[in-house]
Amino acid sequence: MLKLTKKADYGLMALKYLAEHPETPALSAKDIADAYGIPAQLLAKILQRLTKTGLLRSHAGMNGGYALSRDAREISAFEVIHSIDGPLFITSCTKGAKGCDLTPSCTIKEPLARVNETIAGVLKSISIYDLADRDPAKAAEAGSSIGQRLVTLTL
Amino acid sequence: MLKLTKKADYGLMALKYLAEHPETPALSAKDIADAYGIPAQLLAKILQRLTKTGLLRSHAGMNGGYALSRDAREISAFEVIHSIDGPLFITSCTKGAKGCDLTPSCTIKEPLARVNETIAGVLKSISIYDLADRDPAKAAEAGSSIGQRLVTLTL
DNA sequence: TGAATCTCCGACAGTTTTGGTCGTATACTA
DNA sequence: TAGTATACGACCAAAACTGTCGGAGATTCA
Repeated sequence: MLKLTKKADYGLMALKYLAEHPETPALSAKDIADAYGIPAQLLAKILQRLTKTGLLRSHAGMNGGYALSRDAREISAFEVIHSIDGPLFITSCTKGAKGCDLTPSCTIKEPLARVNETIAGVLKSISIYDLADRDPAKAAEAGSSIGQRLVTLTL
Repeated sequence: MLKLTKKADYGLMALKYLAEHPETPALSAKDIADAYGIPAQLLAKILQRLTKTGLLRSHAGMNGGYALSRDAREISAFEVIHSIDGPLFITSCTKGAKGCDLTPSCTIKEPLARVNETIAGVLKSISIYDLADRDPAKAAEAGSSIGQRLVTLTL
């Protein structure tokens, strides 16, 4: 459990793919879908949502497609997941107007909310650039890369 | 998304409740369910699973019920969630024998696996004791309490 | 102009996961 | 032996997730 949806996975994969091809002006949903063997129409819908939230820029017509709207370093995994799967709450009772229906019940939520923020923080600290396919040896040596990064968080 | 199930929530609530009543030898599923207004039979099933994984000790018969098998400080939120919801994978493709079906597709999984470990680490660092209802003022001053804890993790 | 390519968008069906119930068997106490 | 409580499996309903279909609008190129 506590896993993210396939849609979010696909979204991350697509953005990663775009980050790896900065030279091309735009890639169609089908191009990316074919590269990973995922359903093209489904990916299209995901990319559309990412466009609506401003992470991608779309261009209709021939030779159209999608491109990152910012540098890959400036797009966090958190933004992608949030765009696709919606707000990220670890507590199952989404704190609406009044919190839980059962008034005094969710005394757990308070501490878990901090966990939630921590996880969000971790996700925010990872950019699409970090996911992109640089070869592992290089990734290991690079200071800014994953694998060397130290996260310090107050819980 | 990325939220834990109600069952896991219920489980945490129940353990928290037990941690808050260390004087009583055992509490029945119904007692706890009533306290929080959650379905008794469902909670019973959850507690049974927690018993099977060794987090609780059960006692049938009159004045029976459930009790923590260890000190609340020794039970992590991670154990509870893992017992109820199963293995905790952020990647939607549960890495079975060969990983994804789409062979080269999940180059994302590798970095995300680290995120996964980080989250697990955070969850492991929180005990049922931390969730238990000590009054907020005290909790704020206590050194061992949540709110003051520093988590340092390599990503 | 018109054809081809591609994004855009809503609706909808199939499947899986969750949440919750029911019934019964079993264990323990008084 | 009556009453209370766990143990366990089958079952059902509701929700979420995944994926598909069909059509409308934009853009480019011939």
